[in-house]
Amino acid sequence: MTGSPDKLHLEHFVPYRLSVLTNIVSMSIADAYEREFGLTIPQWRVIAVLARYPGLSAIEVAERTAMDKVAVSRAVQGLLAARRLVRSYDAGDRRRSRLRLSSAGQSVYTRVAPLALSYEKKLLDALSPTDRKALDRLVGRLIERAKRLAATSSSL
Amino acid sequence: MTGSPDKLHLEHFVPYRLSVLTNIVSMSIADAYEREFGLTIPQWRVIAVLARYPGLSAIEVAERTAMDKVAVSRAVQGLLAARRLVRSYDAGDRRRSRLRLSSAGQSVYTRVAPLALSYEKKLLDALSPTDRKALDRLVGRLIERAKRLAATSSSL
DNA sequence: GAGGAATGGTTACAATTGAAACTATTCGCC
DNA sequence: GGCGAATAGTTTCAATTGTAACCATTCCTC
Repeated sequence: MTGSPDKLHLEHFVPYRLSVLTNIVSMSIADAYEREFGLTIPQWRVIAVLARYPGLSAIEVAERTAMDKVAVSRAVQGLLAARRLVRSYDAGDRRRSRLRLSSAGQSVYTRVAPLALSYEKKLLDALSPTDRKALDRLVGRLIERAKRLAATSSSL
Repeated sequence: MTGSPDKLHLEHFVPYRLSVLTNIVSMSIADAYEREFGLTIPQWRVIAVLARYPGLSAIEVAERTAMDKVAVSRAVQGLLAARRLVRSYDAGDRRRSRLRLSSAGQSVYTRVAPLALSYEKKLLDALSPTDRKALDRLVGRLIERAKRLAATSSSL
């Protein structure tokens, strides 16, 4: 058993454990991307999503990366400065930007993506194929549930 | 299936999903603790661990909460200012502090802990008992694995 | 027992992040 | 077609966090 059910032990508290796991993983990845490509994680997310969906606006990028629009704005600024992105504006609605990878940005993507997948693979090597599928399913359910709890008012 | 295996889709990338999940969960909890008790998450962690292990030093708290010593120092400062903690110094080694909850701190703990457990319960309601056990096991394995990858040099 | 390395903890400063206010453009509708 | 509300995105300022430098004390060892 994992511990007495009604007392709170930090080391068995699921939100704590998720936070610990995510911190280790994110820091490993962030270090590697920064070191190898001068990319922050927000920038990497923007690149990843634009590689797949070229021409998105900043807000659409935000929706697909779970970032807020300020974070996207800053990531985009950095990527524009590094000439890894090109920005135009929508003809019909000049508030909306249209973001695409420059060829330099494409090149970054084709080099980072395998690295990202390789890290994920190494991490998931700790699990059997069955467990990997289970993880995917469980995390999916928890995300849905956590969203609903956060939406349903006070979430206590 | 979850998507083509060799291409990178952010929405199926495990580190990304973990980050999304942890962010939602942490924000919900942080909001509730702040609103109800004026507690930050680091402060809450310090309280939780001292409730169980009274008399720890700051560094020992850091080890048990996965926080660095600066974060602990700041959380402790806040808790001392709120008179939720009392600090003495080790007789044999006057560098080491000995931290304990004050009675106000105890009282905060006895009120926060059920709230924390209730949130965890609501979250895990999304899963069957079998799935809950599986989650615990999978997260444990991934933490171990992520630690080893981070330790084994460049972690790419 | 004196000097240097190590440890516990805090402080100071820089970088990141978050929230709110702001600009520009478009939409709704009278 | 003009005016207020809404939307896209940026900027600003404050709060949080991370890193490094910094005391104080203790340990090691000569």
